[in-house]
Amino acid sequence: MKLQFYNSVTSKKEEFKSLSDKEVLVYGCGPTVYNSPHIGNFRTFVFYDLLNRVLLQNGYVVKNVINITDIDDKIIDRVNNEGVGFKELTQKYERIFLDQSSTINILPSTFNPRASEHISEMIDFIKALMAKGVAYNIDGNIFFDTKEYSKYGKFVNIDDDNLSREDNELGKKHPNDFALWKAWKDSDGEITWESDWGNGRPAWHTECAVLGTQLLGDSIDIHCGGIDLKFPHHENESAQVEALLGNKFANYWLHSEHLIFDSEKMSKSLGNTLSISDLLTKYSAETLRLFLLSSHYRSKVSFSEKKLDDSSKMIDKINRFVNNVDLATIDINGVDYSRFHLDFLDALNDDLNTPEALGVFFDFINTVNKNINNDSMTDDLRIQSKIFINLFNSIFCVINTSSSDKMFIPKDIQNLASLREEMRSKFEWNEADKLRQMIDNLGWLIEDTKDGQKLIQKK
RNA sequence: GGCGUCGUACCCAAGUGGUCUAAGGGAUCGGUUUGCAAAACCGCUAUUCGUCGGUUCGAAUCCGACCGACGCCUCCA
Repeated sequence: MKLQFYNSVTSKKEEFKSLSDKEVLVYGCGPTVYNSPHIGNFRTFVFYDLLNRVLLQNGYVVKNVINITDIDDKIIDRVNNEGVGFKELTQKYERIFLDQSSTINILPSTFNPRASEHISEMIDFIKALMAKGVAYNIDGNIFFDTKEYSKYGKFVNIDDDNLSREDNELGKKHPNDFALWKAWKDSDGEITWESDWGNGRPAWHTECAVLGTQLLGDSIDIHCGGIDLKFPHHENESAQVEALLGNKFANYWLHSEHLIFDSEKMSKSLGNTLSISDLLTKYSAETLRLFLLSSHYRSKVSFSEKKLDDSSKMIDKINRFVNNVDLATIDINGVDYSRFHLDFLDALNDDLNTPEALGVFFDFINTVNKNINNDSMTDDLRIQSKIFINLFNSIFCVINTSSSDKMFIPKDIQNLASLREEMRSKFEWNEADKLRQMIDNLGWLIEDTKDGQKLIQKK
């Protein structure tokens, strides 16, 4: 199946055609770095990573940006009210974001630009918009004039009569007009930059518009973000770029749905968040990642620990399978892709259908387990398995391959296990079972296989 | 108020006009296996897809109404 995505602009699945043959340009809105990202934020970031990996799987070279929003009201609040330094605060949370991204197996982006390091380009961009007559200055605030841009409203049906907007204190001409530059106020403190219109700072929509065009170009292939950014953020971002440059900014707009917590969207504003670091004390990064990938990116998902437990069990099942097929000695040359491989790739190419793809992988596990179970495992099937496991893991990244620490079995556990083995050989079942219970209490499971007992650390 | 998304088994979750008496995972129960377990395998668990109508030879899938959940219109992944 050809690669296709659901495009938020047309509300349809569309076949993906890249601007250039080889390279694909992708922009994803990144975190605002005033505190730690939560699992809901990471749903979107893992979605970016999924998109990235599926593009790579399709043979594209991906050039992508995930920006760091380090100029924002909440950052300014924290800096001015808590006596922390601007850089100190933003770089601390930027670091946490990048570290956690890596923990959860997100591939690094080509660029992670900070808004604060591209101010002069933003000023030039705004100047150009003013010169074009689509932006105006009211007391040092620069606004985009939505009435001067005929295509405003690509993502929503705009009905001016039904806007329930805030009071227009700043004097915008039209309700939908939005800020490109915000004039300095007392509460901004030291956080300010000089411009032709006096001191102030760029507004969020402009930050992304400029970072995207500066680093990737005037036209990009894919722009993505969480669904809450569709309007007004992405509307405003693309309005600026398209009004200025006269071309389509992004060909495909992809939006991921929210993670719901206690029947509300999980968000920093609502305060109902769960941080990655908290969840990692109880669940592995692989479990969190599989949880996020086990429903489709465009459907709402309610968070629950039950789901994480289910994901954890899936991971166990996958890992047992990987261990059981005994791949070490297999040479993977010259085998055709099986039906499973093709179905798996088709599912991913069909708008990143990870639940479907996961189903195909489990079907495959079942097929191979059947063969193992009745001793009809062939080299051919072993090779198929190795290829498919590699393929699966290149997208899902939930098989713990660097498990040297997992393979390590403490001496005391080993001793108890060999003692149990000895008791079993002497048919001392009661003693053997007692030892198994002891080992269990210490956090290890025993599986008796044809090749002797196997120790597995409990999660 | 306006705009939009969604409602599939005990739980989660694909499928969006015929191959659907609906994939896959978890859970339960029964079986094979095992010294007993565990794991693996087999079987059972939705003739039904929020409700009620309509279109169609045919609908979970299209249309309408209603009920329910959530999101956006203000910062937000």
